Amino acid sequence: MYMSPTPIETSATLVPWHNTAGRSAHEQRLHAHEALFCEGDEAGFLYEVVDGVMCNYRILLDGRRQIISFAYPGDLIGLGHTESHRFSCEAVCDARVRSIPKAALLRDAQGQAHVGHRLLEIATAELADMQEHQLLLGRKSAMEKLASFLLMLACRSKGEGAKTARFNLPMTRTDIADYLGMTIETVSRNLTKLKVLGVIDLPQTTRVIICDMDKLEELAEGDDAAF
Amino acid sequence: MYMSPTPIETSATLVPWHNTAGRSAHEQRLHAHEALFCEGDEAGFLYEVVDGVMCNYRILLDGRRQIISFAYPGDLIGLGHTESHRFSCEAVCDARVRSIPKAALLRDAQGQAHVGHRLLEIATAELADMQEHQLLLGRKSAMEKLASFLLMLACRSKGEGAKTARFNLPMTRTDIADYLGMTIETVSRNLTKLKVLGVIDLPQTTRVIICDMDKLEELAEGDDAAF
DNA sequence: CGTGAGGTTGATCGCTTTCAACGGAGGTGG
DNA sequence: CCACCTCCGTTGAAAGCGATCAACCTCACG
Repeated sequence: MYMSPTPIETSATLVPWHNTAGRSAHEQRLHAHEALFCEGDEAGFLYEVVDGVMCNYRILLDGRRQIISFAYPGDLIGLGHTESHRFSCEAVCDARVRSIPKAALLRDAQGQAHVGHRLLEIATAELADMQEHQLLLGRKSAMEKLASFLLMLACRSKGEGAKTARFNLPMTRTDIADYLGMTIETVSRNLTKLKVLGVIDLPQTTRVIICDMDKLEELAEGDDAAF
Repeated sequence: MYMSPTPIETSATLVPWHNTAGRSAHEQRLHAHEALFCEGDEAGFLYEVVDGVMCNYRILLDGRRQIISFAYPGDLIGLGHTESHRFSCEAVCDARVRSIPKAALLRDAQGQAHVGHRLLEIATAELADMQEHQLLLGRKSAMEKLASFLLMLACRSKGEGAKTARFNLPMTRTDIADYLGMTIETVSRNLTKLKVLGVIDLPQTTRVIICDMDKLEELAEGDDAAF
């Protein structure tokens, strides 16, 4: 059974069209690994993650998969689409999403400047994340990738409560591997290595405790004096 | 000496704020390898490439570099920035850019809906390109990366004149390597391999002729029956 | 003609992948 | 209740692809 991940941030104020009129944004439940939409599907809606974690990915003919991004509660999925979706999207664990009619949203964006502005803001934030991800995919070693990934998750879960960095990994090793552009075996080996080094602890396979944040940051940036 | 690349597409209608009032967008000339701005610089302007090719990149502490994207005439640089630039930008070859005050543009976006809409359109197109690029970086082999890259350039230079795919490579092997997440040696070896296979011809190091487009497409998608 | 930057090619190394076996957790059915 | 099965994760051994190190080439330019 997949654990429902702790909500990372409240989405209360993030998406301004929540309250717009009585346009009842329809909510949808997905089980772990269930698809929300596939590459090529007609793209009539955008989606806001309400609970759980989703992932956007692209696949090659032979099945190789690259996860573009994980979407946490409050995140918006589907921007950047034309009439058809340019990537696939599925639930990493049990999740809930709210669907938003695209046409209506774009109409709002034309009429209400702040909605358009907010959309642009979201799109550019996504661009920034993807730039970081490209640097990771193209130029970092396996250990650097993994350390960067853990830091990202730790950062996302800030404010989860205690200041000590503890968080769940809602995604499988396969998901992590497909996000970082490596294999599950390499993910597993390097997690073990981090554990042996005392940088992290893994009480369960889905639970991470960061013991030495400084060292993890060094490892993420390639200060290879670390090991 | 770097050859000035043939303009890929006219920018006449692409960017709507050309003509907005007498706000004289300042034009700027850059020599090959000259920086337009660096990561961390204050971001007061966006830039439209007028001529030549620019590249956006990020670097790690130890100098490893990942080129995020190449910007051709008509392309807009600098979206997705907050107060400071999140990446560096420099000229691949001699180039001309037009700087656009960011504050004014955003003001326009608030006032004129079509400007905001166009900006969002540009941002989402960029997102789509980056998704493709991530798939390439994370999951493709060296040969697949290179074949995909050549196809992209061929596609960009469509309408350059003849329908035969011939185009210049304004960027050095180092630039190509840093865009594809590999080394210059591997780029060079695989270009040679493509030449030997009769898929492409390289009359000069900066000039590419695609001889067998079908095979190149197979190679780009990993139909590895090809070699 | 000398020089230096960019490009190619060869030889070797090593990190990551691949192939394979094993272990644990959860679910199901006898 | 336990045997069994499947999925997921870990670990080991071997292979391979791309990186690294190094030499050489080409060409533009002073």
